[in-house]
Amino acid sequence: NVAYGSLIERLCDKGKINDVLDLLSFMEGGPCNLDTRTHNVVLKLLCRAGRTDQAFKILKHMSPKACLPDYFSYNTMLDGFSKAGQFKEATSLFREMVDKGCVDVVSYNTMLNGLSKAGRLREASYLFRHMAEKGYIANVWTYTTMITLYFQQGKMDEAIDLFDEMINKGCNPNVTTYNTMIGGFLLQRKVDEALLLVSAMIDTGCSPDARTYNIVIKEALQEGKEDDATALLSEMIVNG
RNA sequence: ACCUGUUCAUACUGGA
Repeated sequence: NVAYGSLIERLCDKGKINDVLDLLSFMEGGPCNLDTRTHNVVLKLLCRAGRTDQAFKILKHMSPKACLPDYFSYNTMLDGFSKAGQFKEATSLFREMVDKGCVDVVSYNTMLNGLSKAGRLREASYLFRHMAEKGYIANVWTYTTMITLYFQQGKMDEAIDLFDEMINKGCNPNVTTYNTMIGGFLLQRKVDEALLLVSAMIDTGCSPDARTYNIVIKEALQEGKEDDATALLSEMIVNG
């Protein structure tokens, strides 16, 4: 079983969908059952390839067997639907997950991300409030997703409020959060605020990554500040 | 015992 599992995971890594499906149907009803984790990897592979219908069949097929779907399975499927723009399917799956008590903060994050990518601001903020009422604690992914949404909608003040809120609640921003904020500020031409955040992140022990530098350097070049850009570049090299 | 391992976030950059 383990051997089949790792074989399938390897095939998934290489994107060999047809080989994976062949192997799955070959094993169907056989003595060796694949575990939940292996199924989850297959679900993600199919979703990434846009074959959400096929993934969903597998998910439903997992239900009765010893290999029960877990949070990963449902969340993977949920993300597949929402990234494919299949909101009806995503919503009904989400409801099913609620009924089964199989919803966690990742499920909410996934829904929020899907809604925000579709520009559905109102529904996303509703869900964001709703999850708090249900006792699900927003984490750094949740906040970063919402901050991205607000910047996308040009609502910088709301983004800043959320950023402050997460800190007040003891949810520390990570490098992705900072990159989102910095990119958002620069988009709104708030260069000073952006640079302040770069210092702030360093002060709090959050190291900028390559992406941070790329965002800032690109902006410096656009502003015609080549000197600043080169300075940043060498700083980046020094810091690895 | 501990760590890692399958799910969600960044309008950066690159590859075919």
